[in-house]
Amino acid sequence: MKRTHNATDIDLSKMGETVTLNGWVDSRRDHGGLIFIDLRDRSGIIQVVFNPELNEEAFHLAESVRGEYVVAVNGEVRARPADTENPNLETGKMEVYAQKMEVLNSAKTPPFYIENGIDVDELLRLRYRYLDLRRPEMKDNLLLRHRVVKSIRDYLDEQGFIEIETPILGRSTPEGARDYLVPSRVHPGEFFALPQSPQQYKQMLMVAGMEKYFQIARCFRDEDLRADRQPEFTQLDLEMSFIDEQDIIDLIEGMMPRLFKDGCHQDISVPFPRISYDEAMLKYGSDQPDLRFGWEIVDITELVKDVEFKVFASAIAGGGVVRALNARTCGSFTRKEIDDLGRMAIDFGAKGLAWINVTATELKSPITKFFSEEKMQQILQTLDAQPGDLLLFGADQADIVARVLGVLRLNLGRRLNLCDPNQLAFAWVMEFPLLEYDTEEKRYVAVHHMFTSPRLEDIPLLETAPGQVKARAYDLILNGVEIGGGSIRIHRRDLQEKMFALLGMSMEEAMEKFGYMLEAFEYGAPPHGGVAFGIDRMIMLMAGRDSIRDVIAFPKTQSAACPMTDAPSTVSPKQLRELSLKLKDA
RNA sequence: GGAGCUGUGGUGUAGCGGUUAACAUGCCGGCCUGUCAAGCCGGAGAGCGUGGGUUCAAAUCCCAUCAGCUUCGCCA
Repeated sequence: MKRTHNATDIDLSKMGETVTLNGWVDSRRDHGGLIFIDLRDRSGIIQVVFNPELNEEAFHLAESVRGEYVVAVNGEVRARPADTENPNLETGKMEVYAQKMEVLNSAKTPPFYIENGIDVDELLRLRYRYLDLRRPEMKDNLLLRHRVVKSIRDYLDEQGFIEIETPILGRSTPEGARDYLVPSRVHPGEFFALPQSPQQYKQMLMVAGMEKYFQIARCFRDEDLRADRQPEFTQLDLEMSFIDEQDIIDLIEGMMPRLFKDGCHQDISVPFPRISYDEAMLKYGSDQPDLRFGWEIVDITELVKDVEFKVFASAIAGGGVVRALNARTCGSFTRKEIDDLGRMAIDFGAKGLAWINVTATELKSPITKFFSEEKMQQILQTLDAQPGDLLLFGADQADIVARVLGVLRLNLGRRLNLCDPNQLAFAWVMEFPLLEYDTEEKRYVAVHHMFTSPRLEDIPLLETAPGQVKARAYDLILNGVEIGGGSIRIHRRDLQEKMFALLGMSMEEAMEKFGYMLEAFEYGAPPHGGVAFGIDRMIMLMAGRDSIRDVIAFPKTQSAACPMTDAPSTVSPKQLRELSLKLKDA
């Protein structure tokens, strides 16, 4: 029996019609003389009633089916009798009175419940992912994802972008993440690398005159996994010619409201606030701050530069800073809780954590004795300390203090539920440094990537003070998560060469790895720039999930394996021979 | 590479030196014509991730190992 309707097509307008439904038995309630089956298909659930007085054969068949049996049901759409409506069901006012049923396939009892909100070992869910995805919340995540991706394509098409596929088999490049490698059969000893991003290809497309390109691109990085990191993930990758930062920002601020409308029916307002990298690091201790709550970190280096407290004094003498975070209402913390914060600070690189507990009558703290009454008052005033607040101090090199207080701010903010899960706090982070000095490698490395253009007025600084050069880069953050980032690129050979040199690359190496790009820049490369968004993370936030695994159909476990297919796997000796590969202990 | 948490019937948990290894749910059978987490009655189903060790005695303690998750490093 072929389907005529989906489950949720059944509404008052279909009253009296005879319909045929195909789907799965979601649940069966056998009352002896009357059987109810909740029939589930992709659209949702509808109740089917089996009454022996209507059709005995169908009734007896209904006695034999079990959960997840695949069935076809034919019957009449009726309104449910008074007082038997189910307000929890979209189709709860209606039911189908079965005249015929066919079992299309039987099913074993599933290893876990096919329903929302289950608390089952994720390994089991991944092993039986095809069952996990039957659960409405997981199915809805994939539908949400589909709507968003379609929305992206529609919007960018309207804006004159063309979607172009770039190779999955590319070449390995230095810097950045570890590559996934694919051995070449016809070039023994040589390997392709799966792309970490289509960066170089899309720049070549700009040289090729495509002007506006985008791609829903699969990217690969062979690094350790996290809740928001998979070895393969999807980016919206786009690039435009003849543009500057503002054009990219306008484009994205035009797109995001549509995506969130189509994806999760939420309205967001644009333009998004902008914050400089320096300000973000100072006030929030992070370049991707969660802006759903205030709690700004305050620099008090000047204020305390001549106090006798050794910890502060030596930090300042060593070129460091002293900063403070007013953890509002945390004055109620026990000594143990404060000690735990101290441990966390040490985990993130601090030497310790100074604190002052502000009560209505006194200041409880191991450090107040080092401050004069007057100085203490100035500090309290600067931090707007109120009774019940807990003041946390970091004294060290600026990057360490920022990181430590940033981690404490975020941890306490989340713990105190200051982050409204329904709020969407977007912001652009701008004016990133172009380079940072890597003390281990003893050289500068690109903060964004090596194709990012320096700010034009900073180009002279490349020779004298590379660390001070700002990049024409921008990140879009949402609730403390970086969801996208991009830059205006270098499009001139001389500047790109200078960049390679600054990164410690010899001319020979640059030519070997990026010669084609330098050459391309000599054939009329237009000024260009672009941006890339982590689709998985964005969908995760829209779906209100904590892990991107919940918005990816077939994700990998933390050890980068697939429990369903059992990939990766060994291969036959013949395959290895063809690839000229030999295993270490084979 | 490091740290932490978890691993007990199909599933979720309890038990934390001596128990016939408990409970819920699911499953199987019976009864039941308006349920929707249906109800009532009955039944089957695990030797406690794996391997060592301590002990008269180990699911319980110790060591190792594997797996999952979280996280630091790492992820331009």
